[in-house]
Amino acid sequence: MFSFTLDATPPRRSATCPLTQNGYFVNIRELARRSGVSTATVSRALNDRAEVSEATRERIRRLATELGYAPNEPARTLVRRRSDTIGLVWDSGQEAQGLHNPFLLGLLSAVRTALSEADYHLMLLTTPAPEDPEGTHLQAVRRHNLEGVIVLTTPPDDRFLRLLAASTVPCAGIDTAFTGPRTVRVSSDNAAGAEAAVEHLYALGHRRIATITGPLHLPPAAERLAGYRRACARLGLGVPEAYVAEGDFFLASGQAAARRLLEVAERPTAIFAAGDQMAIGALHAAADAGLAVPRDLAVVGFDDIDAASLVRPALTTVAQDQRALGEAAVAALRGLLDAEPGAGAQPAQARIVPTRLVIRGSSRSGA
Amino acid sequence: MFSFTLDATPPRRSATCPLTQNGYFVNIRELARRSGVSTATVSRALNDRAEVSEATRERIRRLATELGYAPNEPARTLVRRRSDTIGLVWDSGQEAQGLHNPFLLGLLSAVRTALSEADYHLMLLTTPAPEDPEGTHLQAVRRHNLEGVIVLTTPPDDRFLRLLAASTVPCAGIDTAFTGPRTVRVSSDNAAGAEAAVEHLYALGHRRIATITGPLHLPPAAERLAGYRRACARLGLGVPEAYVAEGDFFLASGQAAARRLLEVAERPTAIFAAGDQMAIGALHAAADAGLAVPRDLAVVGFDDIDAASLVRPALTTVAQDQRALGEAAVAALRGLLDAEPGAGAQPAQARIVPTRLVIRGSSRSGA
DNA sequence: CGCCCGTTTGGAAACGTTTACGGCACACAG
DNA sequence: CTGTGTGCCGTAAACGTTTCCAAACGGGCG
Repeated sequence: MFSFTLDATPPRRSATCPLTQNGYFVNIRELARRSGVSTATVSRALNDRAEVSEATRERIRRLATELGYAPNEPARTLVRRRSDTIGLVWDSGQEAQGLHNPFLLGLLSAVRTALSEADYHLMLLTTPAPEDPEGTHLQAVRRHNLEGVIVLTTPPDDRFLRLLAASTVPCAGIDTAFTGPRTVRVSSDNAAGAEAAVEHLYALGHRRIATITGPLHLPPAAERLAGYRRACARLGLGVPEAYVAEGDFFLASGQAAARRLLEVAERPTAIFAAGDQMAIGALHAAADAGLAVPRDLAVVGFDDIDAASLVRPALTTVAQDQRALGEAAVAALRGLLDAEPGAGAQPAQARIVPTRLVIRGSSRSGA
Repeated sequence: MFSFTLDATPPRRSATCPLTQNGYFVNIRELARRSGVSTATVSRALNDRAEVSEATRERIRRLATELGYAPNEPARTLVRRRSDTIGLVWDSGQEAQGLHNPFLLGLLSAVRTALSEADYHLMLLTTPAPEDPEGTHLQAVRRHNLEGVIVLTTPPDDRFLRLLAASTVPCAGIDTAFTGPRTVRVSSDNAAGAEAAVEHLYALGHRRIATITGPLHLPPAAERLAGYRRACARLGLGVPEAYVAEGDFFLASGQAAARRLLEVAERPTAIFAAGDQMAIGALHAAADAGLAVPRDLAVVGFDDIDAASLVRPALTTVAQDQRALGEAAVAALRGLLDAEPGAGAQPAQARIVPTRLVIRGSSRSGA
């Protein structure tokens, strides 16, 4: 029973390992030596396998926390062939910065906490430079044994991403329009959000409601326009073509579009803009035209960026639930991971999370 | 010479490995088999070691790219005892959200690209829940063999972080007030930025310049106030105590502080606010008081958040260079990594990156 | 008393890489 | 012709885990 072979073979490079608890290196072998069992048993104890007696399990665990043992993940990954790690990609394209910035960080936080609650680790993938070889993302996935990738709000024409989506790597995208054998798309209910905005304006008495859209080749922009149209139709509001102005999600385009809308013969009394920056632009246009908001013109935006609550009057807007989006993406990805590839060829339907209307001064003065 | 042992031992689980290029698994052994050399040579060729002939190196590399070989990082990490990976921590505290949100994402991007240019990988560490055991970050560092950690804008009282900083793990913090044996702090030149703001107002003819500070226990807030005072002293401007109002970096506090400042007998003609949200609050206060900006009152902020360019008049502000901050943090961390621990006990002086004054409509109408 | 079974344990082989060490072939000087 | 160096390469041992397989042990049952 007493098979103490203390210091039989001193480990080779222990002294140089930078990260030790008390100066000496503690791995599973050290734990085994100290507690007089084999490494197999230690591994079983720490991994909560059933085939260990309660007594030894407890003993080993106490020793492990006492010595500050931390399992070596690379070694585990190597032998288990799974890393419990997922990759994260987000667009670094400059063009979308102004648009998505504040939104992204909320998503990032949400994804991070949701993943860590599911005991996954998170690796940030670097967006490849344009001259990088194709498949950079795929390479990263293979190098690190990543089990899946979460993609945040990336333009649909990213060739690196298309390659990734086309592979068998499980991907969950938030506000991302890719499609592939093992991908899921998660997004806000853009249409319903737009409908809610229109209904809100209708309830306030508005009957001439115009809209400023985003670039219509982007799915969110198209969906918000569709929601606007559907609500108008349902409420019996006519939508003359002059009431639909296209913007690019940025402030200047919103201001210009609003200026045009305000010159229409049947001047609209309310504007629903598909993005907050454009809505703020509409506020400026109203001021330029000498119109008081919300008395002469009501404005509703979309996204609830930081600035929405800082401008004056504060902007009524359709808020996306970043936390829910992040959690939905993680849940969707886990679903993809659990489903064995090739098994059920379920089309991995898109997940839609609801939005929330935040009512502020730009639509009604009472609030 | 012809020691072909083709298919001597078929690899055990190749078929089940999910991430293969063409259906079969390609590792360094496969490359060796196909090119008729040993794994040692393959490794040397791929790692650009000198002891390989140019011919075989080229042959092996071509084969590698042709087969889509990706090195197994966990295995490399295991044997090399270094992961080329650094960890990233940022504050998840809700209270700072409104303040740092837009800023953080820029930092994140900058850090990510700077790290990937230096061939490091990035792992997101999850902020531990309050009930988590101490040392969670340290555990993560040891588990993943992380070589260092970058910390973004975290309140000084985070106990998890204090533990990390106290360890021998190299840490670089941006806008973070920790100190430890192997830590560097990187931050903007808050004092100089404040001075530049005051000088700008002085150059426009203002002589009665007040300030709204942040919470003075936070280093950035204190430094900005110090810069304001220094510039005023240098320019011969008196600073009556009533000209200094403390806020909390949020809009409401700025609005309230500005209201107080505008009631002072010698009413200031310009206000320097240590944060953009507070500056926007000052704009609102001016509007409430019937003062036109910038004619009756000039306002300068700090940070250049998104909203600064969206409000009306647009806000003149001191922009922090997020990219430079990120790069400086990475450079500082690399310095820490290169310096052997225990060698030169250099105190790892703080790195300061310059700010940039962005002049917009809130300080002068011409622009 | 012998056998079988269930529980707990240990030995050892993997996982994919890097690298210390030694060996072979060749060139060149003595 | 021998010795010495140099350039290139192969063998094998690590790195810290997990897990397959077998073994030890004790107990119940025929």
